Order: sequence, then structure tokens, then C-alpha cells
Amino acid sequence: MSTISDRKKKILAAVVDEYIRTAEPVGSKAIAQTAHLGCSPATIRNELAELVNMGYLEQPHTSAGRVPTPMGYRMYVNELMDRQKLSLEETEDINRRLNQKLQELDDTIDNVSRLASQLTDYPALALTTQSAVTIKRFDIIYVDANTFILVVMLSNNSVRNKLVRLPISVDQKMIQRLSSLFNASFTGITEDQITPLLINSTERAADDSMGLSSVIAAFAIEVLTDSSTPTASVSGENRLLGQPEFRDPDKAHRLMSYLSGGGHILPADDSFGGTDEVRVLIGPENVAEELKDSSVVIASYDAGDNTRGLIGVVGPTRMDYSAVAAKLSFLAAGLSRRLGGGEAPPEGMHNKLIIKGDNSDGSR
Amino acid sequence: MSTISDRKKKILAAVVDEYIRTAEPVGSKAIAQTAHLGCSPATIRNELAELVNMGYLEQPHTSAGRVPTPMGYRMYVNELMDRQKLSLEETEDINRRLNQKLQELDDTIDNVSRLASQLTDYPALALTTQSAVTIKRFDIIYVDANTFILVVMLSNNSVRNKLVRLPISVDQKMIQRLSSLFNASFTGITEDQITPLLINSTERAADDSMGLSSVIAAFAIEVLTDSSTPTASVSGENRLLGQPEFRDPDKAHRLMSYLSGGGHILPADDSFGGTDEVRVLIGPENVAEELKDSSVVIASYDAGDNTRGLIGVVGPTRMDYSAVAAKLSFLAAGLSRRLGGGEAPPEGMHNKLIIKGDNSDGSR
DNA sequence: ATTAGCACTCGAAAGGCGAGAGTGCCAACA
DNA sequence: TGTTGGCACTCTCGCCTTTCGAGTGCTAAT
Repeated sequence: MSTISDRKKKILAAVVDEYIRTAEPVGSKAIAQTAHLGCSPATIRNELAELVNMGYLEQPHTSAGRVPTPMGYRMYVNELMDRQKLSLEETEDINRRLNQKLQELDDTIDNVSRLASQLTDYPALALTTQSAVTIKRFDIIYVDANTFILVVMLSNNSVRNKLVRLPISVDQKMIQRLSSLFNASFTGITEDQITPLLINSTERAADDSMGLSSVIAAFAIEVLTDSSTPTASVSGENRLLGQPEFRDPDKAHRLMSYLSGGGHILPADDSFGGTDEVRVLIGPENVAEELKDSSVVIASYDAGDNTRGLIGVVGPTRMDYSAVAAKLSFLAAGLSRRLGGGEAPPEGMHNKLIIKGDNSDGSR
Repeated sequence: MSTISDRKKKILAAVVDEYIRTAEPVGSKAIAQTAHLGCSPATIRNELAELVNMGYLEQPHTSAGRVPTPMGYRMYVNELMDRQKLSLEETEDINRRLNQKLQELDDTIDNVSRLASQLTDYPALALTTQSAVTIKRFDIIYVDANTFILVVMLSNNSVRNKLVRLPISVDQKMIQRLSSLFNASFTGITEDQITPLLINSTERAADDSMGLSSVIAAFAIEVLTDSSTPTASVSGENRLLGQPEFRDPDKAHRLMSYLSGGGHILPADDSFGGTDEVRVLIGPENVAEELKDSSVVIASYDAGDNTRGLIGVVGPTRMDYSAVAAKLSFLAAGLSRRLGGGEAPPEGMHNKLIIKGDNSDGSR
């Protein structure tokens, strides 16, 4: 791939900036005015023609302005765009919302996606890629002869409970016995270590003739699968309709349906790097067919207990990458600080914004 | 209001049915064929003209077919449409899904709205109008010197928990003392009965010099407010885009934004009647400006503990009222059976479908 | 009261036209 | 050699006109 002159870069950046702003193909004249390089529209036209040849730009039709190609966006994201720093108001706003959100019930993942969507004004989704979860503690609370409450504390420090009602009577002794037995033998193990054998032995040890053990074990399994199954939450699909590229209802419908289905945004294979890395996937770089002409910006955060969470934002390729990346990065850092175990930078501090993308060759 | 001939009713019904099916203005010829009354298109034209005069129909423009007015739909819903019974497959499908859904975590409200949306293929929302909730049981589980778990069982039989971590150490005795104290004095009371006075006395009784009581009380308050605050869950907004009347992206956007905001669908004033009543609000009968040209079908179910839940479906006025009402009714009955305390009819049984609407005078 | 016939109306789709934005190229220039 | 003004050209978009057809309203006959 041939090198690219400095002036071309400036022009390319100007085209992308302008196109992001207006959503209209941008012409030579406009660039001559906005990017203050001392040269005339004619010169710029020559440069533009070359940028088209190189594959960074394209024209919708012969006599229209230029529009960035995915490759153009890629160049822009990797090298050209100014890494936005958020204003003080913005950072304060985000922190304030974060504090407020996380205080509410810890349906965190819903809140995170909603927050991301509100901040960026694009549809957003949050997901956790929970790794192996184990039970840290197991308690059973006796309510009355037919009722007890299971309480399970997981290795990721979330607590789950379930109310169990029985058609038969159980005495308090039995519950206590079961409680301590489960607390002893079901802690520290992963889901697939809960075997019928284990359940059986517990049952015998507790002198449990009524099969309570299996009910309880079922709950343990349910909680563990549930917690180690990655869950997704999508918010603000409707914001898609604000974007001119989705004026076509069919197009919008397709993408929205895909998203509502908890769309799998990530290229499954690669593992995400460090916390403060932001990944950008542009148009055809996406694996999902439905996303081939949209872009996705993803940030990753430390959700504690070796769990990583992801926040993603979906929009047209003509997305405001700079602003979105900055916001997501900051949001992710904030979440890591609150949820993660590690040594996070103090609040309000800007992390260096590292943006990575698909390392596909530039071919189209 | 003058009476309306029998044949007119049949014609009106035919118009609405056909329009619901095709979304296109329906002409005299089409009716002559579908509704098998032995008369010619010309006769039907005369009748149609009168129906227009009476306000049941209108024409988009002079030489187009007829389209029902809200008043026409109202007549259709109240008297004309055949109360659909669901097929056996459909009822089985719903029951199956219900059983499955409710087994998963009891984020029931989300599941209910999602299910309603899937069933009807319209956007749906579920809400609970929780009444005064009290605490039934209060437990504190000691984990370690700095950690304990609060477990609260509410009068509506849901159980909430919270993990509390302290910068200071607490001994197990203290926790036990607090647990039994709270279990004694915080049960059976509503949120506003938790006064600083009460907290203080608990604090003193427990010999709690570290203010643990207020932390715990804060949780109690949080849970109670949270549970008695009505919450809404909206699903399937995107299905709106499948409807031809929402091909205009702006229109779609407006309504979707409104819905996503947890739109207040109900006319606030009136209390909902019995469980198995389905309410239909047509176009301008809606209070919210955003819904003035859409329709809403609402069913109510018994969510236990004197709590009523609502399931609503939103669509164009040209909505398939019959099918939607039948499905929602059945769904609501199923939910009542599972969640409610009372004497519900057995599974699979069809309840009589009672449809009520706005009792506004027929004026436009 | 119903029906067949017919002129009429109006919107949707198809074609034509002009304006304007933007290009590509060329010749002149530093 | 790179830059610039000039100019003819291209293509879309919006606007107007025309055509077509579905469906009506009215009238006269049954």
C-alpha cells in the first residue's frame, strides 16, 4: 500500500468530518473553505480524484461530491481523527449518572446499555461475558413449614434468591441440615461439577427422603448456568430512526430486529484486550450480515471477578466515531472503577484512548 | 343516535375486516364478493354512502374506497367482530411459553411484555400497579466480618437481597441481633411507616453504635419504594415498522420514542375492572397525544397480593382487534392463574371475552 | 328497493424539463 | 512540476404534465 501525502490526509479528514456532520456528499469547494490549506478547489479536485483511485473515497454518482469508503473511515479512525477529550460538563454528567444508576438495583446491564444509548444517541447494547462462576455461599432461610428461601452468593459477588413453596411440610431442623450441607458441598464448584452423584450423596447425608435436595440443586444449577450464560441488553433501538441513513423503514426494521434479538455484535473469535481499549468495526468489517453497512464501537470494562463486560454502540458508518469512542471509553473506565477489583485510575481522569480495529487488509 | 340496519352492520363489518387485512381502502365491489349478501355493488355503494354520513366510514379522497373511522372501529369492536377463540395450537403455544418464561428468573414483567409482543406481533408493554407493599420477613446473613447479605421477603412474595460490604468489622452476634430485631419491627409495615424514630429505637435496642441500622433501614426503604413504584417494560417496538401506517420514519420515531419512555398508556383515572376484561382504546380515545392515531388493547391480570398487572399492545387503529383481544385475554388469564391467589379457571379454558372501551359519546 | 350503466373525479405512476451542484479536463501560469 | 481559473459536461432532484385505472355518484330502468 503506497504511502499517502500529508495534504491528502488533511483532505480526507476534512471530507469525513464534513460528511459525518451533514450526511451529504461533500464537494471540493466546501473543503477548500473548511480545511484551511492554501489551495484552490481545483487542486483539491485533483487530490480527491486520487483519493478515489486509492479507495478511500467514492462518489455516489459521477457528478456528486465524495463520500468515504469503509477503508476511508478506517484510515480516519486509525490515524486522522482528533481523539476527543470530553468536556468537564460531560465527564461530570456521566459520573453523576453512573453513580445514580448503579445505586438502583443491580440490573446493571440494562442500565448500562440504556445509559450508553442516552449518552451517544445511538442504539446501544451491553453484554457480559461471564466466565466460570462458582457458588461462594449457600443459605436456606426457613419461612414456614411449606416455604423456604434459597439464597446463593456467587463468586462474582452477586446474590440470587428464590422462594420455594412445597405441597408438603418440612421441619426447621431439616432445613438447617440441608443449609449447612449445601453450604459445605456446593460451594466453590462450577456448574458441571453438580452431578447426580453429588446430589444423591447430599440427599443421603441429609436424610432427605422427600427429594428436597434435587429441588435445591436445580436452583443451584439454574443460577450457575444463568450467571455464566452471557446476557445482552439492548436499548434505544428507536434512535436509529433519527439517522437519515435509516429513513428506509425496511432497512431500519431489519437492523432493529437484529438488535432486538440480542444481536451478536462481536467477532466471536478474538478476545478483547485491555480495559481501556476501544474497538471500532466499520461496515463490512462486521461479521454479521445485518451489520455490513453499519458501524459498531465497542468498549470493554472490568466487571469484577475476572468478568469482562462490553458496551457497544451501533450506528451508520457515518458515525461520530470520535465522540462515541471518547464517551464509551470514559463510561467503561467508570464502570471498571466501580465494579472491578483492580487498580483503576481515579475518577475524572482521562485514560489514553486506544482505538483498535479490524486488522483486515484494505481490500474491498 | 339512530339505529343501524342489519345489512349496514354486515357491510361495516366487512369493510373493517377487509381493511384490517389489506390496509387499503376497500371498494364496493370487493365487499359484494366477500360478504355474501345477495346484492350488487351498486346497492352496497348506497349503503356505504350512508355509513359515511353516519360517521362510521370515511373516504381518503372522493374516488377511493372507504376506510373506517374511529367510531366505525368502536362499533366493530363493541358489536360486530366475531370474538375469536384461539385454536388449540395457539392456546397450547401460549401455555407452553408461559410455563417456560415464568420459570426463568422472575423479571416477570420484562418477560410478559416480550411474550405479548411476540404473540401479537405488535409492540407490547407490561406494567404493574403495585399497591402498598409490606415486608413479610427480614433476614440478615452473616458472610464474614465485613460482609453480610440482606434478604427481604415482601408481601407480594417476591424476595429481594443486597450484599453489603463494610469498611469496618462487625461480629456475628451483632448481625444476629439486628436480624431478629428487624424481623420483628420492620415486618408488616409500609414504606412511610419507617421513620427516623423507628430506626433510632432499633439502633438503640441492638446496641448498634456504628449506624448499621440506618444502612439496613435504607435498604428496606429502597426495596419498598421500588416495589410499590409501578414499573413498565416495553418490548418489540421494532415491530411497529412492519406496519404500513408507520412507513413514515418520523411518525414511527415519535411513537417509538414515546413508548420507550415507558409511555403512560392508560387513562389514569379509571380503575380496571375484573381480571378477564379486555379494554380497547381506539385512536382519539387515547389520552396521550402520541397515541391519538393509534390503538391500544389492554388486559389486566391478577399478580397476587392484591396487585394488578397490565398488558398492553399498541398498533395502528387498523389493528387486528379480534385476534389481539383473544390472545391478551388468554395470556392474562394464564398469568392470573399462575401468579394470583384466587380461584382461577383451569388451564386451557376459555374465559368469556368481555371487551370494554371508552364510554365517550360517539361524537367526533 | 335494487340494479345496470355511464360520466366523472382523483391519486398514483410514468415521462419530460430545467436548475444546480459538482466534476473532469485543458490551457495558462509560477 | 504543481497549481489555478475556466468551461463544457453529467447526473440528480424537484416540478410539472400526462396517462391510467379504480371507484364513485347519479340516473334511469326493473
